[in-house]
Amino acid sequence: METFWSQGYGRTSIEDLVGRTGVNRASLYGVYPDKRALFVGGIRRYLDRVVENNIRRLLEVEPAGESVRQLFLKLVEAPIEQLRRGCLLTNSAVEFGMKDPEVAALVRKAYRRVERALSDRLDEAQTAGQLAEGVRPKALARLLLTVLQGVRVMARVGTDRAVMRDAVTSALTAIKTKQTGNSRTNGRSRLKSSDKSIRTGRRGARC
Amino acid sequence: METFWSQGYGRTSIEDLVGRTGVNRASLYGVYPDKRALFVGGIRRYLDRVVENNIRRLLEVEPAGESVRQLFLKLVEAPIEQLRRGCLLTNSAVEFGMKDPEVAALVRKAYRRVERALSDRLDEAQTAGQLAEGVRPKALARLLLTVLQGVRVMARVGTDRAVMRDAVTSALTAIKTKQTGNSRTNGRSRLKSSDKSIRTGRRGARC
DNA sequence: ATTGAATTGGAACGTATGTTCCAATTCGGG
DNA sequence: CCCGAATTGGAACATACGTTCCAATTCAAT
Repeated sequence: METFWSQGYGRTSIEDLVGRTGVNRASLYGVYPDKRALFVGGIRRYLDRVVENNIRRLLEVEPAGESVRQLFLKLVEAPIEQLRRGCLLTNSAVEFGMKDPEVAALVRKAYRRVERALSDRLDEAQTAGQLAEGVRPKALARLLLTVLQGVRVMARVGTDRAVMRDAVTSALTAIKTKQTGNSRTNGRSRLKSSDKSIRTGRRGARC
Repeated sequence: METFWSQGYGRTSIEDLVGRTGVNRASLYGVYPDKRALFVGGIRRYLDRVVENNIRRLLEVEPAGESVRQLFLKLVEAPIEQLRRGCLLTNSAVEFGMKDPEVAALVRKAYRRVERALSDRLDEAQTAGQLAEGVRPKALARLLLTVLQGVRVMARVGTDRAVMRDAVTSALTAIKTKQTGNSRTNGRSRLKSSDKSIRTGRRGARC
């Protein structure tokens, strides 16, 4: 998972995997029939570990609106190495497209999972009056899912953080903040020195 | 450009380029020193043709708000083959990351160009009263740029159109429609049978 | 300690691919 | 028509890589 995540499928050789895992070639081939199976295994692991871990984090924070907001704000404030690495799902989606139906299906499944998790929390937020009027939670969840992919792509080529910050805060405008009633505080400098949780060493949000 | 666009750099062999262009290997190497230079040439061509073409289209439509809106609505209604192909810049951003600084710089340059074009039109829209209150045109432009990348990624693995449609219409809520004052028409079925221009055979929006 | 199974290091094979070289051929202007 | 230049087809080379095979070694349970 780690190696495919960092280098992609095409740029990862069996030798790379042998070096990273410390397991011999023959032994690898004893468990997985070929390189592709290894890769699919890596994606599966990514779903179970990374994606589920982030969804867990999404469920921890209260209130619901804040949990969604913080997940995305932390995403763009993650350390550069992490941002450059991108998301294994995003990278795989682009690298394989529909050439590998199984990989494509796994990626779509992950998308549905994330959309659903976001949508559920946004439902909560709506009933708690934390969403702007006329906002459909599902539609907003889909916007956020899309923004997540977009940030992942742009971060990979070293796009300035300010760009992604603006994108994310724009996408979040429909979620009311605790303090302000979400009037015309357009998020430019809200997190300049406040919100210390962003500065902690904990891992930023991933796919 | 076409071949790299469809297959990516890694999956494109010199022989593929010979076949597609009808130019002999030796002749190709007579003009470009190596495969990478060919690829950079392809990206340059993409910038000049595809990107500039879409920006031109963005400037044609009036009023400004509608031009932005239509560009993105047409994007998600493009034929599947086009959506699956994705955008050469998005694909390259993911495939190369920062491993090739020149490619990364070209992609970032394209991002700035698109952001600027969108931002300028949204400025117009704002002075014409077509934007919701408190919206910063630049921040919205950056959101739309990010959504563009995100849609490109998701479309590649065959994500349902409805998902991307919701994402785009959510991102566009800050732009008021001509007819309605952008009240609670949350865009679910606005383009079911209206807006015939979407149904025309003209090429949908690209990067 | 013994033994059967698992793991290892390395050779080997086939293939794909980027790149170079070259002789033969084609092309276009004088 | 001629001739220099450009283009072509193909051979050739080096390399990287996925995959298989095998003998030697290590491991773990009896």
